[in-house]
Amino acid sequence: MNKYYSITELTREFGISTRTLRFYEDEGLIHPERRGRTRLFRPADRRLIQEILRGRRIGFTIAEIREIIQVYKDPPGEMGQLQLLMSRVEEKREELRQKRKDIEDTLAELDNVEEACLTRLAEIGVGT
Amino acid sequence: MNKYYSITELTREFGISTRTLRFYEDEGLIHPERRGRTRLFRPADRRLIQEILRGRRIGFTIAEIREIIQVYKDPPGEMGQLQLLMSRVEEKREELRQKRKDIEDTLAELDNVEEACLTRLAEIGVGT
DNA sequence: TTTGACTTTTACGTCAAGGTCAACGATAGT
DNA sequence: ACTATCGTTGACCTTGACGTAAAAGTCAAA
Repeated sequence: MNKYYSITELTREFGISTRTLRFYEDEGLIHPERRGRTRLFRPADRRLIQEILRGRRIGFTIAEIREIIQVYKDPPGEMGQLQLLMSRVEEKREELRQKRKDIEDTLAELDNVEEACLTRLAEIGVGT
Repeated sequence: MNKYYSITELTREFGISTRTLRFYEDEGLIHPERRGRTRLFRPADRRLIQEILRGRRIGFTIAEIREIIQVYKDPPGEMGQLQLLMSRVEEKREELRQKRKDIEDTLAELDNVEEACLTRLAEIGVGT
């Protein structure tokens, strides 16, 4: 079987444009197969796209995403490279932890905003 | 007392450029005082800048940040507006929850990468 | 066979968020 | 008086991440 997805199938599933997927291919993030000129996406491509979009949502640039994909595709064998990678990973983690905290603080604030809205609505509702 | 901060003082504290702060003023996010032409930032401005940067870190656009500031400065009094605001708030929360999940998944993955690195380093270390 | 839906490449356009550069004013130290 | 440091405005430049339009190929249904 090994099903293939068409490009529009994926754009619909993920709510992105064909331009975006072609752009990701140009940028070397994905490498769908071809039948003639048309792209054929396999489940593995689809999963990779999901991860790319996740990276995008948390604010990674294309370059960062490409770097991450690279590491998965061929992890460094040399010691210096490994240590470099680990320190880069630690940086990223610190960045993500900060972001998570920012999000939690903001979520808490939004709770307050909502509550203030409800209070205000109640006041208005009583008045009318 | 009511201390004033100079522009460079703040750029150093927050690791941003003067251009960025002037840009934020142009965009109507902040309104520092003036003595002649030079900007004087008060503690309240400083705190606002912190919140702007937090918004930036979690991927809010300038327009979104401006909108949020607006709501704080003058919350809507009319009922329709309040309901609109609440639904917008709910949207944002959903977005942030998704982002938080993305971050947590990615943090977990980075844990794996780190572990793989350590394992590999141990293998190499033993060999030498 | 014509319509419609899908696909392709190439290429220029756009938008946000600043960067960079020029030209200048105020103030303080030597 | 000269230099450094810090401030200003204004204008154009850059970068990332696509959008959009042109021109054309493929394939199935009516």
